[in-house]
Amino acid sequence: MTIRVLVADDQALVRQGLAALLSLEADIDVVAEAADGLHATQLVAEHSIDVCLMDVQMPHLDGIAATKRIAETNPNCAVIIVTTFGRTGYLKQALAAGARGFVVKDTPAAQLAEAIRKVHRGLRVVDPELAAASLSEGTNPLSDREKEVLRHALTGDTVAAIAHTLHLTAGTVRNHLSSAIQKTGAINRVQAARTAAERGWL
Amino acid sequence: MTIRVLVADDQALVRQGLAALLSLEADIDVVAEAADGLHATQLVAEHSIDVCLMDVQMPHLDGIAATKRIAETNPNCAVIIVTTFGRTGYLKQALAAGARGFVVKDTPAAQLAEAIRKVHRGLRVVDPELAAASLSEGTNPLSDREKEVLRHALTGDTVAAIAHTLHLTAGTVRNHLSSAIQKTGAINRVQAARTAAERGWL
DNA sequence: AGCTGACCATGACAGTTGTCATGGCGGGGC
DNA sequence: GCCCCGCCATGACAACTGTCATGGTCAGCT
Repeated sequence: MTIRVLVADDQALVRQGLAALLSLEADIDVVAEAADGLHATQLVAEHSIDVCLMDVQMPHLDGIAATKRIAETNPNCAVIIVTTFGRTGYLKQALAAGARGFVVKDTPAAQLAEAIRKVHRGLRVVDPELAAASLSEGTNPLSDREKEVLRHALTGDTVAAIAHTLHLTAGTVRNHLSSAIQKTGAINRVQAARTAAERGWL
Repeated sequence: MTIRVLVADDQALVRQGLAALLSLEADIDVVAEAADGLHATQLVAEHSIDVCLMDVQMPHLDGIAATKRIAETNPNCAVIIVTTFGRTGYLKQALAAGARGFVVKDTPAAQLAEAIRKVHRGLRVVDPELAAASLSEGTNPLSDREKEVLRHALTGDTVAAIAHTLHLTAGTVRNHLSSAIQKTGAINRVQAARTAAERGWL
């Protein structure tokens, strides 16, 4: 009775490295690999996967979206998000999408194997540091429009450009930006967009 | 006669994954691991390393600086930069620092092993796609000061704040920013900082 | 010595941005 | 029904930003 695992990561070296690492564990069997989220969702169904290790940043379908799809179609498969950055925003989105585990790539291999066993037993595994940071941040105070204008602000667009693409008046965009700046405690649209992005508010 | 390899990467899973992957090769022996650049430079000297796999983003001493130090003190050790992003700027800096190879984490494991063997034989190994992209981008047109102010602009600091931390006048900072905006072909400090960062000009 | 280029600075100007007061519109909750 | 909130809009104001002209210092090069 080995645990059937799928590794999904767009970087070949990381993907194969994780697979090689897990193959050292007697009770874990890496039966498939995927380089993008879409492929991962297919392989989960085909290979009756028990646990899926999922990177966040992937082409075609990102890890969060892929997790949501798997949670809907294959609830028997537990998804563990394995990500580079300890973004609390990713954590919230991942759990909302139905992920059963969340670890950063900085954790030692032994802990990853243990996490796989735990989620397979039905437990949840979340990096404790990240969980604490997530709690201290509170919930997203931004309205939909504010998120939208902040996303554009992130790319360095001017007010006029944002207003044009969103079919709004320049003044309205400025108002949304202003309130977003207040809510994030920033002094700039740039800093507002940065902190909002860090906290996963976008 | 096996090749003695050191793996330096701050993310434990990636580091151990690479080690596990390379241990499958008969002629390659991973004899040490480092979580930061400083430790890597020490281990290279202690373990008479043949080839060092080096990540770019690391605490204490980044991969580029560590490469430079190793190239000076242990010229017998070949350094291969293994990085996530195909930033052409990193490539140039790495080669200037004395790296003998440059591969992205998207390359398959077999190619990585082959790259290790090649640099051990004295050859250079550079991702061909990246080399081409690097040539098409041209050289960094930014002066030192312009890079500096752009780095601060990236975080959303105001002109006054940048001027204060750099012990300059606000007008001077504006001038540097303005010329940086011209050189990058942007319309904003934000867009200028973004494109400069993408091309590895910072 | 003369030239060039990076660097620093000042002052002036137009344009953009952040803030505020004010108001209209629509949906949800008490 | 009334109130609150998100959304959209306008106008005005102060502050900030990007550009330009000008001029100074200093190092390197011919």
